Amino acid sequence: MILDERRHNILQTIETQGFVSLQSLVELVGASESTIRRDLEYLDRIGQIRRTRGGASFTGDSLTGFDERRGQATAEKQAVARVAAGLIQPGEAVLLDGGTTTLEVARQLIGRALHVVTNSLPIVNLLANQPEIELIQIGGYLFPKTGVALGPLAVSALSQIHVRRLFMSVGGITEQGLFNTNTLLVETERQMMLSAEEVVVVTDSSKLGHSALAHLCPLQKVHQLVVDQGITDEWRKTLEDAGIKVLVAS
Amino acid sequence: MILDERRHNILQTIETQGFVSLQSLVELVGASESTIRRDLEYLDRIGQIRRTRGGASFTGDSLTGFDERRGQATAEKQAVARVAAGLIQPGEAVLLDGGTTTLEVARQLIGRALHVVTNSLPIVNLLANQPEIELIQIGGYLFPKTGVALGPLAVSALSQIHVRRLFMSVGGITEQGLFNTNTLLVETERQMMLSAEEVVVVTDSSKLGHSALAHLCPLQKVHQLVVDQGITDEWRKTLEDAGIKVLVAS
DNA sequence: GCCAGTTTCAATCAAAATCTGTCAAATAAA
DNA sequence: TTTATTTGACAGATTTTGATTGAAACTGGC
Repeated sequence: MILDERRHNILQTIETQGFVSLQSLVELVGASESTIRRDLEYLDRIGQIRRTRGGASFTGDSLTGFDERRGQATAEKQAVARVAAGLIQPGEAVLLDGGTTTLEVARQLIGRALHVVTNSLPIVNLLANQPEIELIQIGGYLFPKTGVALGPLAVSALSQIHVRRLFMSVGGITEQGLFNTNTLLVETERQMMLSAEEVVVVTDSSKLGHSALAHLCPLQKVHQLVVDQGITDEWRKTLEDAGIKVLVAS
Repeated sequence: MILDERRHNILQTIETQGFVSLQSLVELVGASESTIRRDLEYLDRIGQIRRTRGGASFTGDSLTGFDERRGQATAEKQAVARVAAGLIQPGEAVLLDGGTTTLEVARQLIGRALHVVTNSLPIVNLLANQPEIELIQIGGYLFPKTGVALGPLAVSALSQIHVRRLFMSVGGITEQGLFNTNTLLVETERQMMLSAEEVVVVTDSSKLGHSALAHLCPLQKVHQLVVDQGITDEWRKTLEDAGIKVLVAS
């Protein structure tokens, strides 16, 4: 086994298992501890993995692609995604924002006859060869790391689109409304909201009560919100008072 | 075993196995280490594989399945791509059409500080995480199989773009001009030509003399054409008479 | 808390593997 | 034939590897 192959194997093992011990890697690839340590150090240095005592874990920051980030898709996110996807009627046109939760929603759409519009490169890659799905890609400045298209081109393209539902992710939710991490993103998402009849926010409950850099919109602009069981009764009441229909995924 | 055959075998082994050690290649093809090394060096130089210590690995950037057609990226296409990429000045903004040859051009751009605009999903995937490259994605209806964004949204987005050079692929070239296989594609490419100061067609010589379903434009609209050595003197004269600067890749 | 025992880590070094460059022999082309 | 290209072999430089060592971190009992 050559150097590259070994490192590739190690990386793949870590990506699929989430965590591996140094000892198990020694057995797996048949090299010495020193060599594996050096490989882990290298992979850590280039940001592919995070070293921990006794082994290494996945960082969720793959160099080559954005997709296949199944590891980050927790059971909660998948549950939320299933409920959200259940809202969609056959033949409907939906708009999907970028984000790990919306990526899970997209995964649930495979095999259904739908029109999907998205500015997310991972979602495009996921759905690109699905014959039942008609895929419209929103272009723009491609934001590194996350792989979403943003900026004037995206806004302009979105203004020419009309869909039944938007599935949107957020960076944080407070009584003041929705937040996200980046102003370009917020600008694009505002246009998304204008292009959809109904705005559905998909999120996990950890976002509730946290804000972020850029304010997106007040709560009243949201029609539905799908969230995992972790939501408190208080928050549920706050959201419902703002006119949001809250769906809890179980 | 003759040179070409040996290199072909090596390439095939690497493509199917992903990684291969120098030693195993020595056994496989029955040549000396030196010879295999030289072959690997050559295949690396033309971008078919990546040489690594102890052997070589496949240029592993196939994510979505479109670029399985990479097998079609012949030495001619690579040579053409290298010449085409050589035209680009540092910091320039270039527009890349979809296609296997333009994908090879994109591959040549890795590591250079450029603005790249494209409607091709394979190219976006290839360049998405290259830190030096600022990537603008053109959205639209995502054409299945080839992974290019077309249609009104693409045309509209392109109309807002201005670049120095367009690298365009074609389905066929005759005295009547350029052709492509699909009317949606041709419509989008016409707008691309309007958005660029200079139109560079990249093609292999087999396209000369063949037409296709949809007429794109007359020869006079093209400024430069990069083609492999297979071009005849006749064709060269025809193209130059139409005002095209012909570059032959060797 | 503290300590002893165990595991893991970083640093170092010599051996092994691999690479580069060169050169002459073998082969193909002119 | 002569010339150019390809091939295999070899020497010296470079990189990688595995073993070893002492230091650091963790564990469980007190």
